[in-house]
Amino acid sequence: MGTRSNLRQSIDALCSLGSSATESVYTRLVLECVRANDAEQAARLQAHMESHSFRPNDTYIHNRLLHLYAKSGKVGTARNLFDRMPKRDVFSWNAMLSLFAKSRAQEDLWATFNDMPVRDSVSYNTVIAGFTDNRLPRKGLEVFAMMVVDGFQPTDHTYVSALHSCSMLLGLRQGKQIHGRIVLTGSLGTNAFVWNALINMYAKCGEINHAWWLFDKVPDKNVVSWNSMISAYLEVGLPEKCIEMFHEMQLASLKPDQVTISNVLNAYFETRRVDEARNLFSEVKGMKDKVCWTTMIAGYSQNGREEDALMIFRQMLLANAQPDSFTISAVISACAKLASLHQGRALHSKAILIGVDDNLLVSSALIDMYCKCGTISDARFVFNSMPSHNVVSWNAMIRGYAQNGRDQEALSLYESMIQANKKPDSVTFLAVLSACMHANLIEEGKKYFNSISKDHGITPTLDHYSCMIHLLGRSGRLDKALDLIKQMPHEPDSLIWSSFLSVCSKKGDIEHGEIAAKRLLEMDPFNAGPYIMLSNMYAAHSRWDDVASVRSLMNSRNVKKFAAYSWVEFDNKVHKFVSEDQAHPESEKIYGELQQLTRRLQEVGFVPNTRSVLHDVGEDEKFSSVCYHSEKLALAYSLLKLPGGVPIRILKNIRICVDCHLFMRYISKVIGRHIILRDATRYHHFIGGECSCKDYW
DNA sequence: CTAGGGTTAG
Repeated sequence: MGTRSNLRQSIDALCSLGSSATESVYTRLVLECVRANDAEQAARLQAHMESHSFRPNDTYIHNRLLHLYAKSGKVGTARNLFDRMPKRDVFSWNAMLSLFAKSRAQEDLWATFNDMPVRDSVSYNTVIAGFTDNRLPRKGLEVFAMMVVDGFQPTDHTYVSALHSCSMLLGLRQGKQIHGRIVLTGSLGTNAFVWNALINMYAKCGEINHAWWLFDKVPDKNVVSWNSMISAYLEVGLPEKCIEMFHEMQLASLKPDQVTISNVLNAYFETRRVDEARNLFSEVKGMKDKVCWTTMIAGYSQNGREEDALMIFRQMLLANAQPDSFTISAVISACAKLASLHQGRALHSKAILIGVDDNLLVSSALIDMYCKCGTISDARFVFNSMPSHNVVSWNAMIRGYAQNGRDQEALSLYESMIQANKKPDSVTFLAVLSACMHANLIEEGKKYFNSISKDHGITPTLDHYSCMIHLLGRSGRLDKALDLIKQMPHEPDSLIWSSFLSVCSKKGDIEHGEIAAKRLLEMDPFNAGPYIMLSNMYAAHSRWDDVASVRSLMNSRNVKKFAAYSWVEFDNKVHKFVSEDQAHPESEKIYGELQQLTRRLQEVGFVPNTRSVLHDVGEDEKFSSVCYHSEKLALAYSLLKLPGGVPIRILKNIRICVDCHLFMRYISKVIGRHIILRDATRYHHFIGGECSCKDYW
């Protein structure tokens, strides 16, 4: 800081002098600017020299200025000086290469390299590194080959960048060739950079044992060596080994750095040791960079702790850490999971404020968030505002339409994607097939399903088969659906059998349903879902003995039902309800409102549907348990609290029951409000007595 | 003057 202000004062003094200084004064000041890394003052100094027609012949001074501008990303200033230099040597050209490499101007980098009258090995190294950093590893390796052909001996710098290119390309063969050359030329000495690049290359190419073998041989292991190995284990899915290495590293008296921490945090999150991750995070007080913060946010969010993710983000802002596009997209995706429109909108503003709203990561997260909150028009606005789309943003939008019951829009957007010559992937087809499934478009569904492998060369996944089972089952062809399961190239998993069970239950086909339930219970005897489905099917046919035997099986195995709950968000707060909830402070008012609503609906012909009640109890008891399901309580509370005209958003962790669905349809008509209910599988938009899912969910 | 490790959406 002191150097900087001294520098400014010296240059101020020089400027007020009104005459030129001697060459040695200029040289000294330029070097001071370089030392202080102060391109602003350097530019002032250059201007002063030129305004006094002082043109030092010394290319050295110009080169130092050029490099300083290059390092500070002052493209225009550097280019201007370069163009007017009376003499240029290889250092001047290299400075320009470095400038273009750093400012991601690949075309200029390549053109400059080709224009050079003479090159040295640094020129090649700079270009190879430039291409590698700009994610053009093939070009990097091309220049590496060119360097050898042109008769230059590769240096350690060359090997490091070239190996980095191989890691990006997963080019094990090329990597091994370079390794061979390094050994032959005796370059594998004590330079940790080369060792680490090799470890990294083998690790990225999946050769973890080879990476470990090298790591073991590194003479002076530094933090980066350890980090390379730790991230290698993370990469190949051995988080336990990462944590082990982390402890060993500390035993070897090496201090972990920010990279170590963020890798190890990831390893903790992958092994679901969320609290250990939090403890580690709070221990490393002084050395949290934005990657550490982001890892923590993403880790919480991926482990179902979205509220904590948002809390960490607030702490990050309070700690004055600067969020970037990775951070913002992680926080937005936490909001998406919570379907928290209020906070999601605030984050959208934040993204605009820090200038990352048109980043691909952030925009896709925003589209997803708006879709999950049910505000599809906002999602479409973001989609339309994007300068370019990739497969993830297309998928987010297509899927968002499909999830919100806008099946035709989903399919027509898919057609536009194909028109735009974009390659769909398996996620795209999942969205397309689920649109067909909800719109009951059997022929189209079959057509899209067949095109997955035929036209796009993708093997259909279990998710795709699951959609087809729903489609076939819905048209009553349960035998066809079962045939399809038998023909699959994959072993049917629980998703397949539960899809099949769910269509059987809708069609009341107990025979097929029993097959599915049997398979599911073999796979996971503690999952309550199949027991309940089967039991409901028996109950619908009044087979009470079978209902009782399923229930006693459940009890003997001590299978617990998944707790169902619903929540609503307003005033920046989440209000959560369980079935027959009495815990809310305004419980009495809520029940009063709900009873009044139920009476109004019954007047216009609504009959509570108690079919979905598990066991054979008296009608009164069934009636009350259905009447106070969590989503109904959440609805009553929202009606008490929200002004008219505002859409009501309810979220639920499991699928909505038949009675609640019908209830919501009636309500939307009787009171004329738009109700959006997101359950575990999809979005229900209730408007004027109809639901966007067309009663199929 | 040129080089290494970490966050990557649906």
